[in-house]
Amino acid sequence: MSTPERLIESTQELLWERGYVGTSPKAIQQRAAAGQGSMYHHFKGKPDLALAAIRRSADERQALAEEQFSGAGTAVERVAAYLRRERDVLRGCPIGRLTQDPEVVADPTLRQPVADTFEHLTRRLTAVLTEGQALGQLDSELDPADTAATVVAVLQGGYVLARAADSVEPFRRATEGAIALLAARELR
Amino acid sequence: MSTPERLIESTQELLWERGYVGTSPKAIQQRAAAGQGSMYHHFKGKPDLALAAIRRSADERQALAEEQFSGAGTAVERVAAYLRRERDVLRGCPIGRLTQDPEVVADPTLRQPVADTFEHLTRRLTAVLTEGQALGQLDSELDPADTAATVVAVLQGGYVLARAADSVEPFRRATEGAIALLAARELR
DNA sequence: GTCTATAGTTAGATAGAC
DNA sequence: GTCTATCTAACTATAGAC
Repeated sequence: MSTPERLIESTQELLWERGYVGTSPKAIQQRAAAGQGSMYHHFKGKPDLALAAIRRSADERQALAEEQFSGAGTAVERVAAYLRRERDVLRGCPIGRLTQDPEVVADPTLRQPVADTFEHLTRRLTAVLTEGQALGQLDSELDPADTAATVVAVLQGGYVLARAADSVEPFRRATEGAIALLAARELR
Repeated sequence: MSTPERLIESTQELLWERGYVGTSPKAIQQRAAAGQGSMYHHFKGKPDLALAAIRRSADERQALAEEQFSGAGTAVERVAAYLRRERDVLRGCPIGRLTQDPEVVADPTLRQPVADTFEHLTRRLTAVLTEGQALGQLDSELDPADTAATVVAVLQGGYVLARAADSVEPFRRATEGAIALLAARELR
C-alpha cells in the first residue's frame, strides 16, 4: 500500500480509538511506518490528514449501512437487520465518536462529513419506513422521520451504554427494545 | 468557595467540554484561578482530580433524573417528562461524553461512576415502566428492562445526532419518536 | 496552603540534506 | 519522496521557598 494510503488508514484507526484531540502526528507516523517528512510531504498537517481520514470513514459507514437498507424483507425486518448487524460494539462508532471531539465540532470542515453521515442514515431509514407504510406493512400513524431519528439514536446511544458498562448487554437491550416497539406497529 | 471546590468544578466543566484527554492541569488551574502548587497540594494529580470531578458529575446527574422519575403522572408521562426535560442539548451529556475517552474507559476507577450512572438510570426507568404495567397503564407484553435501555440510549444518541448536526432538531425528533412508540403501548 | 523555579516529555511543525 | 535535525510551545509533575 502507498504511504498516503497507510497514513489515512492509520489516522482512521487512531481517530476511532482516541479521537482527534487524543491523536498525535507522531502516533500516526509510527502506526503507518512513515517518517515525519513523509507525512508532511503528503499532507499539510494534522487537520488536513484528519479530514481525509474522516471523509473516508464517513463514506465507508454510509456504504455499510446501505447493505441493510436495500436488502430484502419488510420495513421492520430491514430496520431490525440494521440494528442487529454484526458490530464491534465496544469499539463504538467511528463517526459518532467524533461528535464528542471539541476540535471536530468547532471546525465546520471536519464536522461536515459527520453531519452528512447521520443525515444520510436518517434519510434512508425514513424512506424504508415510508415505503413500509405505503405497502401497508406499517401503521400509517407513525411519523417516519421521527422514528428514523429514534432508530439512529438508539444505535449511537447503545454504543455509549455498552462502553460505560464495558459490556455489549446494554446495547443488545436498547436495540431489542426498539425493535419490539417498532414491531408492535406492524400491520398484519 | 474553597480552592479544592473551585478546582473540582472547573474540572467538571472542562471534562464536559473537552474530555479527559483534552483537559490539561494548566487549563484547570486557570479556570479555577489556582496556582500549580495549590492544585498539587490538594490533589495527587490529574487522575485524582478527575476522579473527584467525575464522581461529582455522576451524583448530580442521578439526582437530576430522579426529579422526573419520582414525579406525578403515568409511567409514559414520567418517561416523556424525562426525555423532554430542559437540556442544553448541544453541550451533550457530561457523563455520556466520558465513554468516548480512551483514558477513562481504560481506567476502571474512572469508568466506575460512569457505569454506575447509566446502571442507575436504567434501573429507575425499569421500575417506572414495571409500575405502569402493574397499574394497568401499560401493555404487559413490553419488556421493561429492554425498553428502559432504549429510552436511555435514545437520549444519549440524541445528543450525538444534535452535535453532529449542530442543531437540536434531530434530538427532538429522536425523543419524540421514542415517546410516540411508547405511547402506542398505553392501555386505556 | 500557595508561589515560583525547574525539568523531562510530547505536540506539531519547518528546514534542508539526500 | 523520505530522512534527520531543529524549534517553540504545551503537558504533567516535583522541589523547595515563603
